[in-house]
Amino acid sequence: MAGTRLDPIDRKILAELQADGRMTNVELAKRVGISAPPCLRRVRTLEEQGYIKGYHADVDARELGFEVQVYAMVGLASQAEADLSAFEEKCRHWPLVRECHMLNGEVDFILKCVAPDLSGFQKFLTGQLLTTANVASVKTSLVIRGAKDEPGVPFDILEERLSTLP
Amino acid sequence: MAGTRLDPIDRKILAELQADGRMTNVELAKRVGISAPPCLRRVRTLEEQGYIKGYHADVDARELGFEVQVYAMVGLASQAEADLSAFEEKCRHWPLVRECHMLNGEVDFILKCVAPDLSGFQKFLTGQLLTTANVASVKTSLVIRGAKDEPGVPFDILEERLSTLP
DNA sequence: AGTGAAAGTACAGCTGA
DNA sequence: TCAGCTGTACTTTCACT
Repeated sequence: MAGTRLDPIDRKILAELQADGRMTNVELAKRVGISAPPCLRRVRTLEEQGYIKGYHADVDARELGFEVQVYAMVGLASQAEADLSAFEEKCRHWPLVRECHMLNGEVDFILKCVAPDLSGFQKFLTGQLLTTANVASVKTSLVIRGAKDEPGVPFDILEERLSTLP
Repeated sequence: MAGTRLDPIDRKILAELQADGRMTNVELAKRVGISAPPCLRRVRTLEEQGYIKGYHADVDARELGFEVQVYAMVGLASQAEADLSAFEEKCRHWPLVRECHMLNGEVDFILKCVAPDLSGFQKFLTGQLLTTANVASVKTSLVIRGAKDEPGVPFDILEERLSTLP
């Protein structure tokens, strides 16, 4: 898995599909410089090996009525593994929580939440998050405006690194 | 644009393409209950109107050698609009910064960064971010582990809301 | 290379204001 | 009536063996 290193063509495929996940296979093949059939085999292999975890349309949250984005920093009373896992499981079941990451430092978790409006978020905050067992502190920050939101990884950095240490 | 409301089929299309952005049009048409040609026309319209902003393959950052994810909370010395914009523009040019959002509250911006390793991030932190004009404070938190990372919005919540207030 | 399926186009019928 | 959306039929392009 981790031993199966990728060649430059595989990395190009990943970079192209990260930029446009709905590109046809022939277009992709043209861009990476091989013919279509082997290109398709490579894509399937990358999917099976987990380098590609899925494909998603990027929908406009605001246009769909989710006007509010909030980051919530959560501190727990107990950081025992069972308690951490229990909180993570809660987050997986809350639809308004789109991301949940465990952090080092002062807070234990950062949550990225969306909501239709402020009152919708407040309802979630006071009715769900703050009433959850073991939640000791929650600090929320509203997103005033988004300046950059690029999914995935910077492939140019990856290529730079690989060219310096082969 | 905002006036052009979506019907239930459009919302179903968005939900399906958010879940699987590489689904074929005929499969999509089958799932939303119409035939392929009008389905394709709807997809094109949704793209043109900006409801769909793009399609992206979800690549595994760790497998590709980006072992480190970091949230950086940035405070600026001046919050004048020109200074805020200048900082946002910087972020757009830094490949390691994948997301940049302006927040209310104590900090001005939250940055989601990826890096190949800790030293790679430290190099960015000390060499780029901390030396940027107007940056007053930076607090970083390493992502220990990810518990949830769902792109987009929860369509089930959207349908709930629309069914209660038509 | 070749087959079967999907994407995309043109046109005609249906439905609701 | 007319606008808008739908489905059928057809051509081109693509996926897959």
